[in-house]
Amino acid sequence: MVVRTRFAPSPTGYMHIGNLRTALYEYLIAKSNGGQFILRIEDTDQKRFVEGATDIIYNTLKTVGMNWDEGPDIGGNFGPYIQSERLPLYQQYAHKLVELGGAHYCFCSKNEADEQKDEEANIKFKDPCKLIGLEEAKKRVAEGEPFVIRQTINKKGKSIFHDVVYGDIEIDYDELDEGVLLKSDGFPTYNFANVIDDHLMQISHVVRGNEYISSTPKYNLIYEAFGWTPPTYVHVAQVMKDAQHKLSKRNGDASFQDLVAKGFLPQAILNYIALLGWNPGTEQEIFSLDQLKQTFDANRLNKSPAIFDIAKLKWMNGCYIRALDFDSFHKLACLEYDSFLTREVNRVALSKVLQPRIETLKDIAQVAYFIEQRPNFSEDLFINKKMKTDVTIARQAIQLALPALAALNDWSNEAIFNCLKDVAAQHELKNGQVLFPVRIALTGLETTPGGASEIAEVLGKSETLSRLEMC
RNA sequence: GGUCCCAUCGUCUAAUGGUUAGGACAUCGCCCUUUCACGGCGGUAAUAUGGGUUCAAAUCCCGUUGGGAUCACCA
Repeated sequence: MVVRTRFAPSPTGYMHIGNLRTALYEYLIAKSNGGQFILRIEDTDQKRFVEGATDIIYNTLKTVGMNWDEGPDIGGNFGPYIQSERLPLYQQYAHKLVELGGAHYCFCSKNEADEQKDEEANIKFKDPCKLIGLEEAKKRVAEGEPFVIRQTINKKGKSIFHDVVYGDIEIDYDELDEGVLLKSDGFPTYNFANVIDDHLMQISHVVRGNEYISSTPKYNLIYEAFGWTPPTYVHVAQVMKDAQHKLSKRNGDASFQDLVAKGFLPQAILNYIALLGWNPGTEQEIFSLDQLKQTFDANRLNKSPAIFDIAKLKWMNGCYIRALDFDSFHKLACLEYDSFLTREVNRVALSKVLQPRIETLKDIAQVAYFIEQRPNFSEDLFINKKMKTDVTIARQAIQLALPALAALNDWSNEAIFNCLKDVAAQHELKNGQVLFPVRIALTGLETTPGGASEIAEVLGKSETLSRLEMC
């Protein structure tokens, strides 16, 4: 059997981390089995449609390398891949389902239905329209009376279905709602469009959040009425912000785009979310998308929700930054430099110093801003017990270093370092008694990326000398 | 409230009846070192709870507690 999975987001404006993870699992299930990954846009709710949202979906999948085999932009044998372009199909199947006894016409207003319901008291809407004969109902429809098509649930007893991650799940048919399948505006609801499309597009594995577990029996009833075989279900646990709340944009939690804007690398984000609720069974944690394809096994998906831990993402992002070849890192770093550096500095030397020290790209401006402008600092900074320096020694060391550096022609880290060491040796000072004060004088900071000689190399000779003179 | 689901260090997780309950992040300490970081070494830290079943339970069963989901003409 060919494995076919689909990512079916609704275009509401951003790429939620949980959705991206679902897409990843769908992609991996397909690709680890030599199958196809399909992109379908679920835009049956016109009220929620956001302009440009589909581009965000396309761009996100592309930047992380999850290429789809069929989709709105590239077509395929099962199109169209945008639900709003499939309306006649849903209508046709909805009416057919009525004929098959799996649904019925309903002429009640939404208010009438709402009034009957009471969640607390567990009272469900009992649709009076079920009692209308099919011929009469069809006549009213033909006469132009507004209607919806509701699912008909007459079965008693328990529905049982199997889920790859949760195992067998039993739900009583009495718990099921006779929900609207086709709205009065002629659009299908998710509950209906999903089933029709998954069947028509020959989706073999349906991966979705576990909030759909309780409505899965309803979908199976539709498959059953049509005589279709339901797909393999893979319900995945939620991605949480903390123990109580799930991660959501509405709570101000980061979307994929937000994380990228915060300086995280797309591949690191993908790697991190792959591990939120799944593990390979080995101790490997760093995975490229290709490696995930090799390793992924849906049976190792976790049942319990996972809290999104930005601290671990940061660590992983640091790993990815350090693993970048230097040129790639330098290119990314230069984009950051442009945002705050007007001064001409040795950017290559700066990138060398920064690459092993930062966790996100946005750390760069934070940690290197002193290059643009040295902060005002107290001379107490010169006092350091371990380095055996105080203000007097520091000033003396700087005065000694100044002419030596001024005479230096080779402005490389190594040459500067040796020069300063020589200064120390010649005046019977410890290395730290020269290097430490020079670093402070150059940066005005207690901690810096790199030591005195590295920073001097970055700043360049004239700026180095002028910062030392100002002390 | 009905129903369904979940429960191992602070966090992500491993251990599918027999382990000194393992790893990673975070945290703490040490080493390396021109500060910081990287790297290396080590420490603290978990089976929610009560009953069973079994020679043996994190693991199987039941209860309790805690949490989540669902009960839309949203997906």
